[in-house]
Amino acid sequence: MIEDIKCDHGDLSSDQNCLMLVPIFNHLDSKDLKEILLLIKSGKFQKGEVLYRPFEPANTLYIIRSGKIKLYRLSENAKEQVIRMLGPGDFTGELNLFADKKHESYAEVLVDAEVCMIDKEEFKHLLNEHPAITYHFLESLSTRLSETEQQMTWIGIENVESRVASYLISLHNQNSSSNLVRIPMTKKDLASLLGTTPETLSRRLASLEQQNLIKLVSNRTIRIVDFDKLNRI
Amino acid sequence: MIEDIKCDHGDLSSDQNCLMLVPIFNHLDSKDLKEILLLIKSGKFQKGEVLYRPFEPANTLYIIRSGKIKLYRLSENAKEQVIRMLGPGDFTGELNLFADKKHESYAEVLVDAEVCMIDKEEFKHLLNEHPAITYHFLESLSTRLSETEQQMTWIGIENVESRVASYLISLHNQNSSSNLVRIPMTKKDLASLLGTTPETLSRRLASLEQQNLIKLVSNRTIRIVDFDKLNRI
DNA sequence: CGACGCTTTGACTATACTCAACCCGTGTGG
DNA sequence: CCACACGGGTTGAGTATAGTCAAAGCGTCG
Repeated sequence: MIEDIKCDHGDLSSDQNCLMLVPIFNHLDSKDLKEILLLIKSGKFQKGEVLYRPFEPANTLYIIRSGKIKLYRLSENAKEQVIRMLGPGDFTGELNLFADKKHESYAEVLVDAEVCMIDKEEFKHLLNEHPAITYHFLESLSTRLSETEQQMTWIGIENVESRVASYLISLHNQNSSSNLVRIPMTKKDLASLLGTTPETLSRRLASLEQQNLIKLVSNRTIRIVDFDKLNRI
Repeated sequence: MIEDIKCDHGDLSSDQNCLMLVPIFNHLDSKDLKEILLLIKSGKFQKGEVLYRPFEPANTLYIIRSGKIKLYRLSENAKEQVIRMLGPGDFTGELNLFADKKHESYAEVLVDAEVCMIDKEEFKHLLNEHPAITYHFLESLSTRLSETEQQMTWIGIENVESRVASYLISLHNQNSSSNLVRIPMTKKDLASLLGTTPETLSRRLASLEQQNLIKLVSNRTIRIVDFDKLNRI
């Protein structure tokens, strides 16, 4: 992996596009972006590689330019809880930027990824210089906290069928073009994200189809048949 | 409630003590603290009152000076998921300070509380003026996010007995003076925090006692008998 | 083609929830 | 001072949900 890191900043326009994708940066003007680019290293990671794992010191902010990253934790008996999936424009590593803590989760590459990296100290400096970045950063963090609390509430209270229904609806609301939704990960990972097992997820999806609320079109594609009923489960 | 709010800032020294309790403020010098005090309103809330509820607009940061506040969400079938408990020095309301969002949880007073309040816009201004505050605020938020992810991992993966064990151990680690721990809420609320029901919690505690890992001393007090075994559950 | 991992299905089991009754401690009012 | 109501807590019995284990189907990639 380490040999993949480009330190020469040769591909400025592409890196700039990377930054523009990120909500915390996309309001900056061209001059500020160029300045920030000087702080950034970019690297390519292949499927299966791990950006960080628990107990490693956290000193880098990672911004995903392309590909897909899975954030998850392991319990003592080696079961996996998926925290969330990262795609283009998402970032991670921030959890421990501010307290010299160790990582507590794994960040594993699912689809070959290009990742921009900023050193912890340089990012802190950046925040000092650009209050606007700080502001958007706070916004992102608090939104994430809210989402995680919601995810926890689902897992803690609702039965699996409700969680599946809620998840499908949230997927649909993201790209509300049609009533076809595409699951952006394996069912195994989705099961973990929803706090259940692949077997149970499979059965609950079958049950929802039985009730004519959805139609399983293909492995990753589902047609939502009765949105309102699905919403009420 | 509204008539309880003191807007006169008459009790400066007491308010200052309030601020000093809060990690995001406690590094400031006396001059800065005085400036901040001018922005603060303080109020008293009685048991049962609610600082905010879902769908209310969020425009205030609340800092707890004394008392106890329960943060929870309700599912559609009116079941309650406790997110966390707030005590002196904790703050809340920040979730939506940065995106004009509505609240998604309830903040209910469990024990009569004194609360300092800062208006959203004034707090934003404060952050601009004092990067150090921003820094500590980010630190708090990212720590909270990490804790919430951990809580979610427990609920999603472990069985109730493991969660109870983990909770007791985390309680013990906070005040590691003796092997007596005091549960800081009702068992009903603890059950919800751990993503289970009061009945199941009661049974799991009894089971742990059966195994000689703990001893139920009184309603809220537990003696940890075998720390290592408890840790390995 | 074969290997591997994901997915589904089936049978069984365990865990935890529900509902109900009862206990207990506290606070209120007669 | 006692009676009572109330909410929390515990216990029991029955049920439902979801997890486990095993086997077989399916898809993809070398």
